[in-house]
Formats: sequence, C-alpha cells, structure tokens
Amino acid sequence: MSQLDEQAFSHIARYFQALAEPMRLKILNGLRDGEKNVTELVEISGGTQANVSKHLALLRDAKLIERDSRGTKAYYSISDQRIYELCNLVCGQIANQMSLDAAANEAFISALKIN
Amino acid sequence: MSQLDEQAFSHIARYFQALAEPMRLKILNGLRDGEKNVTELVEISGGTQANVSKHLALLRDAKLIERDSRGTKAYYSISDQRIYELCNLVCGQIANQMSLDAAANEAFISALKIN
DNA sequence: TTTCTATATAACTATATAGTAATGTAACAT
DNA sequence: ATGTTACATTACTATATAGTTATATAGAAA
Repeated sequence: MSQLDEQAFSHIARYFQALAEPMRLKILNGLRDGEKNVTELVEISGGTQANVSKHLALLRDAKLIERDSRGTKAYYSISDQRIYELCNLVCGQIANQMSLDAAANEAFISALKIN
Repeated sequence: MSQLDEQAFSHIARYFQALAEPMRLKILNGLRDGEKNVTELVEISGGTQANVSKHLALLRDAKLIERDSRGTKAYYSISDQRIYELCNLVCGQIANQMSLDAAANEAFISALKIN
C-alpha cells in the first residue's frame, strides 16, 4: 500500500469522523435550510454554547462548514450540499438493516431523512 | 427534537464512526473484489492479526460486513455495496477541497477512488 | 490424543475527544 | 469609559477506542 494510499485513507477517515457525532449531525441538519448564527444553533441543537462552538470549530476544520462573521454574530453555513447525499445514503442503509414493524419502520425512516 | 430524532442521529453517527478509521477503510477496500479470509486481510492491510480481528468484529457489529465460517477459516464480505458510493462521495468532496498542483492532485484523486 | 493452523478475545496502555465550567475577547450600545 | 451581547478558548474530567501482547478456542491433520 503506497504512501499516497495511506494518506488517502486517513483523509477519508477524518472526513467520516467529523460526521460521526450526533450533536454535529444535529448542527448540520440545522443548517439544512441556510446559514444560522451560533445562538440559533445552540437553541436548535439543545447543546451548551461552549460545546456547540467547539463542534462548529471542528466542522470548520474539516471544511464541512464556513463561517461568516457579521458584527458581533457568527453565521455558519454548509460548504458542500453533497453532505446530505452522504447522510441519505447512510439512512437508506440503516433503514434497510432495521427490522421494525411497518409503522415504526416508516417513522424511523422519515426521522432518518435529515434532508 | 423528538426522541426518535435523537435515536436517528445516534444511529447515523455510529454508522459513520465505523467508517472513520483508516485501517477499517483499508479492510473494506480489500473486500471490494469479494470475500477474503482474515489472514488475507491481515496481509492486505499490513495490520496485526489481533487488530484486524478486532476491526472485523466492529465492522460486523455495524453490519457493514458479514462473516462466513468455513472450516478453520473465516471469510468476510461486504454487506452492502453502497458503502463504496459513500466513500466515492467523500472522495469527490475531499478532492474538491484540496488545492494541489495538477499532477499531485490527479494522483491524489485516483488514490482516493477506492472503488 | 497431540499438534498445528486460523481466528477470537482479554487485559492492558496510550491517545483522542465529548462535555463542562470558567474565562477571554471583540463588537456594539449606552 | 462601561456594560452587554455573542462567541471562542482554556483547563479539566470522563469515556471511548486503537494497538499490543498474551492467551483461548475450534477445526483439521497426524
């Protein structure tokens, strides 16, 4: 396995890692319909301000979101809408795996559709 | 945010978590062209037997792979080929983000295309 | 049986990171 | 200048997990 391959796998892994946290998925879901400032994201996510700020910094590091500072507020937005394609693919696979009764399954699938 | 949403985000996060490790991506990549036994995966991945076994158990828990025991060997295979769609989506986004010179960029993109 | 091979697991260490509490900082308002 | 609001950061704790070493188990072969 070449050095480049090693690097490539690490890159991909880091990208998935950024998506591997419920709070971060909530934040990304909150940004689905456009930019929001930190206070709004705190309300939506139900997290604390400090924790949301930390997750936002991490998501920004991973280049999943962008920051726009306006006045005393900081507006965050999704860098690449294809993130939601990823999530929906995963949702499809998870829904596939689940063996719930029909009603529960339908509810779960629609809950999984985060975009 | 409903209880179901919380559960949904956790499910999705756990799925991404399984993909968020270079060694596991190597293993999945090794399974791209069909089932392989543990010894083969150890060789391909360059990991130790114990470590590869642990990652295989985790991937199996996440229902990304399946195990078929034949004689003294254990053959693993991908449960859902759509995993590679996920990886390619990520690869596309990472390649997009990278600002390398043309040659390096091309090499990296092709290295990223793990299927 | 004994032995060998293939795989799994347990115990351990080291590292990463999620969450919290407290503090820092920058822009705006008064 | 002072206060206030919005956000970021630091220091800390707790937990999860990657990797290693050593051991367990199970099937095949002798």
